[in-house]
Amino acid sequence: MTELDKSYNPRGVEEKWYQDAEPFSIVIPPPNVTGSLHMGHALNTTLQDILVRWKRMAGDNVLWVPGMDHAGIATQNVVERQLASEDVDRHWLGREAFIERVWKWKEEYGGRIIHQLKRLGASCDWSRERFTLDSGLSRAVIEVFVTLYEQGLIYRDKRLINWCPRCHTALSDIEVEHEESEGKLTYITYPLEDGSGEVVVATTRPETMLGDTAVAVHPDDERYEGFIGKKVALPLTGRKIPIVADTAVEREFGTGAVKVTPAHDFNDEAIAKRQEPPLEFVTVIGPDGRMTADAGERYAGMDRYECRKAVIRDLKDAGFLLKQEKYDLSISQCYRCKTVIEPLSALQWYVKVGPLAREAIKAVREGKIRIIPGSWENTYFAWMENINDWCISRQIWWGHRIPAWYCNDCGEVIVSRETPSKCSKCGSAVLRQDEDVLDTWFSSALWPFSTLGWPEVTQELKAYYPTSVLVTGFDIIFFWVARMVMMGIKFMGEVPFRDVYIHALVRDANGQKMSKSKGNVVDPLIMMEKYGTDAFRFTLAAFAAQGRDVRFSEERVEGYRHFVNKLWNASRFILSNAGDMELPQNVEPENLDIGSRWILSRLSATAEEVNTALGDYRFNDAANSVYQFTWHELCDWYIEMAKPVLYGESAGKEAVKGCLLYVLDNTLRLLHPFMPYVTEEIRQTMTAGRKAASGGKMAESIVVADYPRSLPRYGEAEDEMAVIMEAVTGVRTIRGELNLPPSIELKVYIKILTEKTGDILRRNLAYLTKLAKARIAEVGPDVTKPRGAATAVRTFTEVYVPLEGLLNIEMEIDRLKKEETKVEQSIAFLNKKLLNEDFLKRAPKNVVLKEQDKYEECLRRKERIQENMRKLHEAGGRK
RNA sequence: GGGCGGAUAGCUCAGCUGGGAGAGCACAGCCCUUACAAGGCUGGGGUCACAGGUUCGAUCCCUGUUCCGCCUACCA
Repeated sequence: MTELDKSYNPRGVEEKWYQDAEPFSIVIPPPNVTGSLHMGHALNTTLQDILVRWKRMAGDNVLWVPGMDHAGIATQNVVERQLASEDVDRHWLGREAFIERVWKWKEEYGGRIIHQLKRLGASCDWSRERFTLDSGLSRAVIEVFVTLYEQGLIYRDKRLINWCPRCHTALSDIEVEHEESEGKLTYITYPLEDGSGEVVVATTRPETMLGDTAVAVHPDDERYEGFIGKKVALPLTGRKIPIVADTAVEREFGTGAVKVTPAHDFNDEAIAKRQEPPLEFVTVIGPDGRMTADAGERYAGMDRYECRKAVIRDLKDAGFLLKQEKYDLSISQCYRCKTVIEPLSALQWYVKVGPLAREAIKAVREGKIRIIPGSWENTYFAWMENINDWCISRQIWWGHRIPAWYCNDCGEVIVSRETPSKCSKCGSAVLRQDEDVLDTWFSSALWPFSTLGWPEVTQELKAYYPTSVLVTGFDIIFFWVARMVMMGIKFMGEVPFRDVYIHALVRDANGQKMSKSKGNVVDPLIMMEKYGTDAFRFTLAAFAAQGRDVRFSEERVEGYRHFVNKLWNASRFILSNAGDMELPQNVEPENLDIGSRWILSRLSATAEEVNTALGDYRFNDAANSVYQFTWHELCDWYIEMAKPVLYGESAGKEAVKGCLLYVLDNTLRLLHPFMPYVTEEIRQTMTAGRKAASGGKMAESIVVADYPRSLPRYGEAEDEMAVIMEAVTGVRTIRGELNLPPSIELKVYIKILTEKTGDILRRNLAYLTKLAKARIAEVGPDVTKPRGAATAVRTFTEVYVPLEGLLNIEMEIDRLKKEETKVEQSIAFLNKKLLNEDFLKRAPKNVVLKEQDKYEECLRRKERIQENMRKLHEAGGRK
């Protein structure tokens, strides 16, 4: 360790540690405070954590802000259910006591998901945990609301809204889910009041006829010529309502006549407002989903579905029911409780989103935000371009209360950052605050800057805004992503993130969406319990191919648990054989044998692949690449090659030990973002009580160790290894195909095609012997095939294994025949290609050359196979 | 009604800018070789949904068809 300077120089130190580092920041999609970790969270968190750990190790200045969302409706529902079990109603408790109760609930159960995220290994900056109802974030909410109001971008209006009769609140358009369902189309006869005829209307909601205030037909519909302007007598009520014209009516649908219920249908509301004078609104269904007094004495107080039955019965009895037919329709339901939505007319607060959306579209079009995979851009644009104003008021108690007050005396509306003491217009002190709270998503829209301290201009805001990437699922593109973009641009003057990485939805093994009602939910906690967090995380990463949903399969997790175990055992082996040595910070390739140079070269290639893949958000490619390297290169080949060296006393032993340690260390670091626990555990063991060789700085935790970058490649080592591997697999194939147990030591003759090949093999005879479990009797260009020998014809070599008496000549000939057939197929294929003049003329030169080489190689190979078969025949003949 | 995505080995899925298709699991055979049987070695297995088109050449690009899945929409 070098000594400290005589005096502390903050400037130099701070620059070194901070300013040189690129900032890399992520804000977590805040899970609902009511939430419990599900597969979506697990995937989302794992991917973010991989990026964060990777960037941190790469030396960036990393910030990952965690937190939770207060989840207005969802949380209120949970606590109300709890109250219900105690036979208590929130209204009985009162607003203040109820909110207090929710906070208490939050303290008790709200932290659950945070613990679960930690268990998953999420390396957030936990000291910066935020909650959307924190005082700081609440201040941001008020600031935004008031500013938008002052600029005319927030207003209040009475119109039809989506009302959930169970949650008892208005919802925005996107909080309504549409589900296909089988229903009925009911045809009802409306007689003209003068008795001169009748009009038949069709409806899926017969009960709403009680609130009809018109019948609409298309103005050009000949069937209804002369009807427009007349009146019909509304059955069951006797009310007289007009027949009006509106071009929105589809002549082809039903009878071409539509009953109009302005107070309970969005289309009808539009028709009503277009009429001159506008049609009357008769509200027959109340906020509780029950019929109102205006529905008539007979129906008042009935549940809307009960009423539907009653109306149908009554219509039938009175002779107005013409027919009912099956009809598929989509019903709207509340995204929180699945109750069927009731359109109701109410006074609500809205955000005028048009101008904000235009900027948000521009930001993506101009490339200030990248959406990955790019296919989601269309979805984003389509929604933004057709966006309606956002209803932001909710008739619940848990949330940010709307900062608006109403004067009792003059009715003035006061929107203010602070609680006003008197009316700004008439001076009255009798003010009452709006009862409503804001949509939860209003506060989450501010998350990327509210969590960094806005509206204060903090250091964090300056350093980390805009954030680097937002990692999220497509299901909240509209709820969250789009709105963050709008608010970020509006209030920060800058987009909230540079990249948006949209990951897949985790489905069950059959491709079904996981849901409690279907009972197909896989619990991440159980997966972690059964297979370990590392295996689970690795599975998620390996599954995370772009643009595709994940069909989760438990077998895959099991497979990766094996991988973790493999890594563990490989480490155990290396540490038990080389653990007495200090961990090298680098290795000198000059002193190393071919296997070591080869594995270094492969390590380097792998590091490059992993870094590139992660940079492109190709998590699966990164995971597969490091998996392939660890198992099939490090374990299958290098460790096996190292064994004879480790067990012997050759001059190169120390170098190989160093290389093993070095490669293991790098492998652990490569794997760490994917498998934080096992890599940390192993590396702690490696470094415990030891200093790095050469006195370099050694990170105490792998979390802050350097991430491997691409290092030099050794092409010649990779080429030479190819020759060795070819010879080894040649012997193994013979052994395998002839079912010869490893206990039989084989004697092997290798014919080489070039002297260079021979040189490589002769220098590495020890490896061949060990890896092929064979005695290499002879290597040379003129090696003749012993009688009764099995053969493997390879690219650089021919491998002969004499099997006196053991060899079934017929079987061996069959084997070679099979190979010959394969080569012949290749020859035919290549021949056809090379005889094609167009190919020769138009294909790129290098492609043609490559094909020609392949062709010649095949020809040679075929000859060699045939030569070997001839010899076998001779041997067989003599026998 | 619009839009998007998928169809590749028995199963779950890769395959980046077109140059004879890969992995894991499963399957078959031989092995308890002192890191690992949660392992090693070897092997079998695919008209890349179908039909056209572009191209010297198509799993990949274009068009259409079929079958799935999703998003979105105010046809009562």
